[in-house]
Amino acid sequence: MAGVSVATVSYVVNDARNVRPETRHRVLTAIQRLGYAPNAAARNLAAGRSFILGLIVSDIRNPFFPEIITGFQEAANVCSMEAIILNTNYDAARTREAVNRILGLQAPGVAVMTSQIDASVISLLPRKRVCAVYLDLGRVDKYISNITADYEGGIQAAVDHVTQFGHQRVGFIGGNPALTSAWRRRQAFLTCAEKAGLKEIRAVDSNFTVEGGYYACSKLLSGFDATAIIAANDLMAIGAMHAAYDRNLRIPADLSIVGFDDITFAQFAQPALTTVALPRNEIGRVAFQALWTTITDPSHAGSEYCMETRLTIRQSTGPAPR
Amino acid sequence: MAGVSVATVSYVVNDARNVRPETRHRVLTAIQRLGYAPNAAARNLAAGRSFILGLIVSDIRNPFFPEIITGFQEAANVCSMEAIILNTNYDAARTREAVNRILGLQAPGVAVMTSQIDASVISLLPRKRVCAVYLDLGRVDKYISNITADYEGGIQAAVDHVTQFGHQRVGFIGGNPALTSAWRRRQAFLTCAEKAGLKEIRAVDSNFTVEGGYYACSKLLSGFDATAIIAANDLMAIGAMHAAYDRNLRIPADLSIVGFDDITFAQFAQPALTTVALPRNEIGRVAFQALWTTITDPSHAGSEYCMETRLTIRQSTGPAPR
DNA sequence: TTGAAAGCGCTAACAT
DNA sequence: ATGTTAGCGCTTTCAA
Repeated sequence: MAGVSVATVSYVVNDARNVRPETRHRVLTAIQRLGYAPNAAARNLAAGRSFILGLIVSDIRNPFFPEIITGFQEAANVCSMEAIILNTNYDAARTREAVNRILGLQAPGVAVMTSQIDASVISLLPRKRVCAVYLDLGRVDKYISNITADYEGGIQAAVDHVTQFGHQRVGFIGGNPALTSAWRRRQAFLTCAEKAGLKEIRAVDSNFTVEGGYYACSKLLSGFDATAIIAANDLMAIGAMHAAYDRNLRIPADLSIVGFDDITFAQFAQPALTTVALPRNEIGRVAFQALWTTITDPSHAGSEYCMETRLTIRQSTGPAPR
Repeated sequence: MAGVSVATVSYVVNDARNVRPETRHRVLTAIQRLGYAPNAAARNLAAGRSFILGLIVSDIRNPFFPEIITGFQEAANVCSMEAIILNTNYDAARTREAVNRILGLQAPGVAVMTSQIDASVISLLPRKRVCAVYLDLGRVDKYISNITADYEGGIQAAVDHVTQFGHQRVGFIGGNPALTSAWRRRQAFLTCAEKAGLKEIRAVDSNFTVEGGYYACSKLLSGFDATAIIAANDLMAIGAMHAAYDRNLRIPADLSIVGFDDITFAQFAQPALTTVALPRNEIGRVAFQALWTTITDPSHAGSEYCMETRLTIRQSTGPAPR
């Protein structure tokens, strides 16, 4: 060995205390020579907290999430932290399990990017002194941060956009109105549409899935001759697109579709859709920052973050027919 | 507490020893009541191995991977293991970092689902007694398993499919031929096309991205009047679709596109594409199984697994024009 | 500036 | 069938 105590090695590795340069050097070379890699488990055990953060998502196969995950992981790695991803499959019971696993890992923090979570689980985390950051869950407290999005601005942009193209009969496909985020988008649409003085509007609520978008669009188009449709998320926009195809509507000649909130799909759905983008990798980064801030400074109370939205205009939005 | 020793709790949790049903029940309820979650760090430390497996992927935003990840995680969770996902961003240097982090976590195994890895890193893993499973890297050894896909079968199905629709001028968009998996697909295409007696074929190599598909398709269509195109992966198929749109070709009226190897895109790209599907969640499951087998039975040498492919026929494949 | 030593919460061998 | 107990490899307090 380097002829020093384990304690000294610990101090060198974590540079947590003044160590004589020469001693430090002896330790460092010994580490090199022996190919020593600190045992993460032992470190965690002794330190009482791990270097792993939890990242709970609804479904990694939903392209909404990989972007967030990427942003989160990249930010985490910069701070020598790991992220462990947990899928809930839109199931609150699985969210609970996920939280349990996170607790078991002694993770100092968790980002909860799903709405399917019980209040009891939300309150469990701070009790166990685990920092948490939520997406659109609207509460900020000790150990709890929240990220919200400027849905109103995004919807405004979407409405402005179709209005500019002369559309007057505009449909809106919303998500489950029980979710704050869906409700806010729906309300924003109604408000903006009124302000814009649109001739005719109709809103249908659905469930944020491709199938839901298909269904809602079909419903919307029967008896309502919309020339443009704004979907509250991208999956539903895709579904709406399929429904339009199946009714032999050309996009955008007969019907323009604006999908709210994705950027991932842009490249796939193109050229059929115009999108309002939430910068998702930013969400991931911000989520990590929120955790990092509260973890490193326990006196910190938790914060509210607001993400801007951004309209991605595509040539494919068409003028209103007729 | 439940009035039992810590050891008994351990035995119950791991059911590693016979425990009287009544005792077990007492322990279980106490666990419930206290919301006890085992400390992973302590377990790892005591057991000498961690319960975290590494899962290295090229890019989680590529829809190829989330499916694999899901399958892997679900299989892992059944065995009370966690999976930690590491993104390489198609960069061998980052793969090396990822492996290092895995080593630090004392992970007993790692699934490497990217081709961007140096030979030195591959050989490092078994030296550190970490099991590994690769995708299409073609070597099987102690601690090393390999998963390969029946590309030949898939390409055969794709060629048969377009042939059945009367297509005689068929283009092929391949990936980087330096990759075994891309090479095999390309070769299979050439072989099958010849066997099928197609009038005219042309193959262009590209790089497995949407942009690459766009580029390759454009190149393919200039001076070659293909009526069907087979793309070696889905991203390139999407790119090809865009290129076709931009040349005012209707799909499938003017050009049919068969995308090799995805199922995720089916729902998005529909109705434009026919796909040959690799069951990706199966890949994830198999990858976990491969690791689990070698981890739980160290005498086991590592195995070769072969995934079947499956053609997903969509009404959208059109007959050959003219 | 460094060392000694007491745990961290489990597992697994040994004892009962 | 269950309890006792010695570590696992670190961190961290306290002493030197």
